[in-house]
Amino acid sequence: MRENKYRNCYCGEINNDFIGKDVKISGWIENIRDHGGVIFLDIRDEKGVVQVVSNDDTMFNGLTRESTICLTGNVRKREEEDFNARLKSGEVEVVAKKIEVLGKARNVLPFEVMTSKEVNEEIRLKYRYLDLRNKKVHDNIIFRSEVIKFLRQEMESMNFTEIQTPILTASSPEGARDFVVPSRLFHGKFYALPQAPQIFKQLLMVSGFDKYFQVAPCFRDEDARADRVYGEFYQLDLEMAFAEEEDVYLVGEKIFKDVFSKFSNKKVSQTPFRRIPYREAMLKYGSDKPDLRIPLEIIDLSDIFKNTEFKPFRGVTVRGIKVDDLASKSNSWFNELVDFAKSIGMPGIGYITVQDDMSFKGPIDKFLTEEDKKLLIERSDLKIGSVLFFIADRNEEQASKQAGQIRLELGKRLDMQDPNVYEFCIINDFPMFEYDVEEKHYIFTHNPFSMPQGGMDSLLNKEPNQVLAYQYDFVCNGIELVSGAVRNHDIEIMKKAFEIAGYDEETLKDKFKSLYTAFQYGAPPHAGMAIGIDRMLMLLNDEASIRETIAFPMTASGQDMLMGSPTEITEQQLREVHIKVR
RNA sequence: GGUCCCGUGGUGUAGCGGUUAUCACGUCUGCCUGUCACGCAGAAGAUCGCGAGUUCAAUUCUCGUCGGGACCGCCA
Repeated sequence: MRENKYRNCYCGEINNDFIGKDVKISGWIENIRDHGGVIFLDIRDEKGVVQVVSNDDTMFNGLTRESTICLTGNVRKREEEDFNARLKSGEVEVVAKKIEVLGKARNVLPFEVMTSKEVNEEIRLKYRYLDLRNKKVHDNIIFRSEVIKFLRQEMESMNFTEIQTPILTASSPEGARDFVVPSRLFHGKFYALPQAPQIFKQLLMVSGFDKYFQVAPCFRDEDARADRVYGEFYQLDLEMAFAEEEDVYLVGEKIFKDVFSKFSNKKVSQTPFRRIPYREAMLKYGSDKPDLRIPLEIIDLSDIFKNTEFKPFRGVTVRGIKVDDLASKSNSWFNELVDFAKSIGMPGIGYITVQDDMSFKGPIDKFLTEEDKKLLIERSDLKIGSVLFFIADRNEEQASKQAGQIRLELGKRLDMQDPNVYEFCIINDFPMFEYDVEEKHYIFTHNPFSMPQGGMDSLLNKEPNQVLAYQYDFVCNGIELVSGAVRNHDIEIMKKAFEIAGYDEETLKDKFKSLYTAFQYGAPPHAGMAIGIDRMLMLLNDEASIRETIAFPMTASGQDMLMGSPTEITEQQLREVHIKVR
């Protein structure tokens, strides 16, 4: 490091090589231990902590913890019994000669830096700069920087070009709620912040850029979740010209395999990752983002109960989840699961346990014929000690989703989510359209820009709900990390797809003017995806909250505790953008 | 918009229809020459989120409200 008036080395890097030398260090006072006659300071900078010692207790009068200081002193070896193995600099200490306070901490600290992670998040965020001095919190942000640096290297190694797209852009009619920015120059008009660089990256493909990527900020005005921040988040956005689905899979697999192997010691799925069609995922796992660490699969039993005496199961969708060696669980264990089922809107959950003589026990048993039992044993591979849970609903989708929630809950309660494994899969073949009961017409299930499988033929000849899209998600341990698709670059197919979703050509032309026009001038087939960077970091860090990966996150309710945003603005500012607040 | 959970010194917490509101950390004062989340002795610091109701009495129970969080809706 260059010596300047503040320092000639880092605290955390002082070691045996420095013995006998004078050092000048700057940093924060992490702790003061005054023994009367001898006094110790722990000085911290980003590289670590070093102990300073002095026999002159007047020297440090009035010092407060977390003040910044500049200190000169001489490094000496500690007595061997005084080594501190927890510090990198723990075999030496700095004998203080001169100290200067650079920035005094005047107030009582709102919380202890070293234990800030235990503090209420609202207060941590209000004093985020103090929270970020905590090594664990700080390291997450450094880690983020390293991962993003590595991602850029990966993209470069695959010959992707990084291109910035606009932040002030146009509101998009599909998708999430936009953040809007009023225009001063155009009365009554608004910019919007991009939900994703989707249109621009497709236009880049039309422009002849072969492989594009961007570490892209994305803005969505939708409520937060534990794995979804409010407001703004970052994606590694990429797109490739003249590419097929499989080309994108290979890029995604390489990125995840490399990043997760480099930045974690956990076991990562072998490539190629398992590819699971959407319909299979919904049937087997009751989710389009299955946690494959849980070895349970959902089984369809609807046909067995088609004509059953048990009315709640008759003629509806019935799904089963079998768990072996569970019959010995206590009544209260099962009751808790029933309570969980009720909490997700199920009337309860039926189950049978398999006795030592292969007979069944449980409230539903008496409704089962011998034939039913035989079929259940075969279909679900029931053994002595197995328990078979039933999920039934008139609505197939509802039954699937509830079965998925029960599967996940069983996985949690039975400790099936191995914490040392990253289990990846690719969910593909999403349906292009779904019927909207309220709107009474088909709508795009996911992404209006995806290419329908089978192209125009499918759109013309299939029921819309039978049309699949070249659309895919990468999922890891039950968390969706990627969404992507082969895009629809054919204007005729696009017109037809939008027509099915209830848009006439004029609307398409109007709402997606840029793409509509650009595609008239020779568009390459293209495909791409976007990786949720914050989510990926959350998985790599084992953090339960996505906000731990971000330097200055908003609260879940969308406030910035540091800046106080959102704030009111002045009358003058409002006038300039032609806005009147009611 | 809905459901559930939480709100007690600066921080994290205990607690209960009647307490001098518990403990730890931090802060301040004093003592201490080898600690390292030092130790010891003492002190200050709380309108128990806010409002209303029930009650002789509410931090405690009820309702409302505000704030926070998790989940559902939403997130092409």
